[in-house]
Amino acid sequence: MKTRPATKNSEVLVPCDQCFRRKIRCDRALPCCVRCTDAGVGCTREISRRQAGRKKGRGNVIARLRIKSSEVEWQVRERRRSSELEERQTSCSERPEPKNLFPVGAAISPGSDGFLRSDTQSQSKTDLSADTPGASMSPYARQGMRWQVPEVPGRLLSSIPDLPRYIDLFFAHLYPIWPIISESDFRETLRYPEKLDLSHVCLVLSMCSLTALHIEGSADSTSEPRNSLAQAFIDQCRQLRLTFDYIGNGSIVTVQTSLFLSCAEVEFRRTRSSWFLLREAVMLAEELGLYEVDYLSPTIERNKGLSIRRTLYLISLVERGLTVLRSKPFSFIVFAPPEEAFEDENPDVLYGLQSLSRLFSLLDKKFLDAWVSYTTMPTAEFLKEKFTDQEKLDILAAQEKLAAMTFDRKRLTEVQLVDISVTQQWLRLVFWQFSMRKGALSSVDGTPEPFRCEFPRVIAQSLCLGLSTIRKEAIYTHGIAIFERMFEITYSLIDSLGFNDTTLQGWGDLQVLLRVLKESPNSPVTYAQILEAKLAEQQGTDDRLRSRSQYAYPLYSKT
DNA sequence: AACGTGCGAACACCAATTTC
DNA sequence: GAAATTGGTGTTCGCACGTT
Repeated sequence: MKTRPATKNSEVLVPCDQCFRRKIRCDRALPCCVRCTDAGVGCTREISRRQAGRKKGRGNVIARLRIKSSEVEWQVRERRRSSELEERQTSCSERPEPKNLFPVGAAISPGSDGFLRSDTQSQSKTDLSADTPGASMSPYARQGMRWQVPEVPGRLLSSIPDLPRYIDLFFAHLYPIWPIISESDFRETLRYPEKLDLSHVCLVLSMCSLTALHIEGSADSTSEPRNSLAQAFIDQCRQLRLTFDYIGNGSIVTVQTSLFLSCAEVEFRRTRSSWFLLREAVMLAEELGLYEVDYLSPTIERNKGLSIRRTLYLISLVERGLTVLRSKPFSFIVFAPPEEAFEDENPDVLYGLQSLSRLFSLLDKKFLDAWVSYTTMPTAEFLKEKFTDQEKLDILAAQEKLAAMTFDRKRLTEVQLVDISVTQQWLRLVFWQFSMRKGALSSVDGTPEPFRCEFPRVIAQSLCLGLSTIRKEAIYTHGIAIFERMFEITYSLIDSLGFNDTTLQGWGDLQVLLRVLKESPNSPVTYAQILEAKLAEQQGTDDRLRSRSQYAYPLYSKT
């Protein structure tokens, strides 16, 4: 994007950044304008203004309006569809009903069982427009969209069954992975329901869905790990979003909601939804100017600034992870890893976050660019691109860095340790896969280990070693991302077992990984099935393999 | 190619509204 | 009631395209 310098020349000063942001007249005094002097803040001119004038491509506005209008249509259609579906389901009694945590969009009153039931008289669109005229009405409402009765956030929250337990579980187990909300601030906010808005309710619902998804036994005990309760939380959140101007009232809370929803959608393997929600979080953060948080930091509370920084940093981690796993394009907003802790936070949480950022720093722009072109380009084309010596050195350096990277296990929670151990080994696999596609693998003596065909055996061994001292509950408290990474490592391990294996180590590791993938409730059943089918196929062609695979390796002891 | 014109994008900041 | 926020308006800039 074209920008112009903050100061055109020494005579004609632009308004200072503070006045610019506040949209107020700036007297442009140097070195500090009157308003900044009064407010006691630094008077800067660092924000680069965008070039005024027409941008390339005509008709952007009308194009956006068309998209928006089709979105609105889609929303109306979806809502009609879901209400029809609901009707059908209620009329079909033998089918298990999805849990309705509370009926969004209807006047509500407490039910006897702790859930809420809807009043029969829900207000119509005309009632609504009469009730909420004027400036506060959203553009959708002005366009005649069917907006629903504004909910009372506090009442909605109190209607979520078992809410305090979910919040406790979130902060006890998931917070070390998503330390983006100050626990004390969050709890303080919930203490004043009258000050809450619907964005907060959405955030809480998205947190609940993640908790339900990740923590074994947090929901009713069912054999289905992708439990319906998590889905119900997502549904309610999505429905609630439709009842108000979710984006228009956006804040860091909204960005966090979209991020959590995106992560929850990943668990259901709804790739498109999860990617869309992640982009929503990125775009909204940009629109809200959150990327200027460092510049804003003197004027906003420390915790809020930290929450923003961490949220943005986590978005960039998730994005990089998805770029590699799903070959999605990336916007690559890189933030410096957060260096501060929330006041009430265990300092080890920060250490965990920094450890993760040490790992992800290897997925730099250069590598991701190459990776995306590697996955989108046909293999033959890709191989034509020479693997230059410099690239080889870069990959080797990254592999050496990864192999040598150690973490203070005492300072990490077990949940974090799983995250970091699996990610570390998975990154080694990613760089190895990249080398493979570049045709750089070899089994010739003297080939550096990371360029050897059997390298996945080394990776699997390190992974098993890393996990061997961790209780399995800590492994189970993870989402699909971890299992997908383990799956990939195991998949490559099976491949590599065919290459002059002289020890039983690889087979033992395979048994361990297979068992973890099979037994973890959050690991999709298909992972184990695919691996077993692959194994069977490979054994079918090789008797030598068949005899070895029967060897049970008791490294992963049940605790 | 030079010129004229229309129009979209970004800007500055007024003024109304909201918050404290 | 002061300060902060924000919806809204007028201005400026310069690209794109039609005309000469």
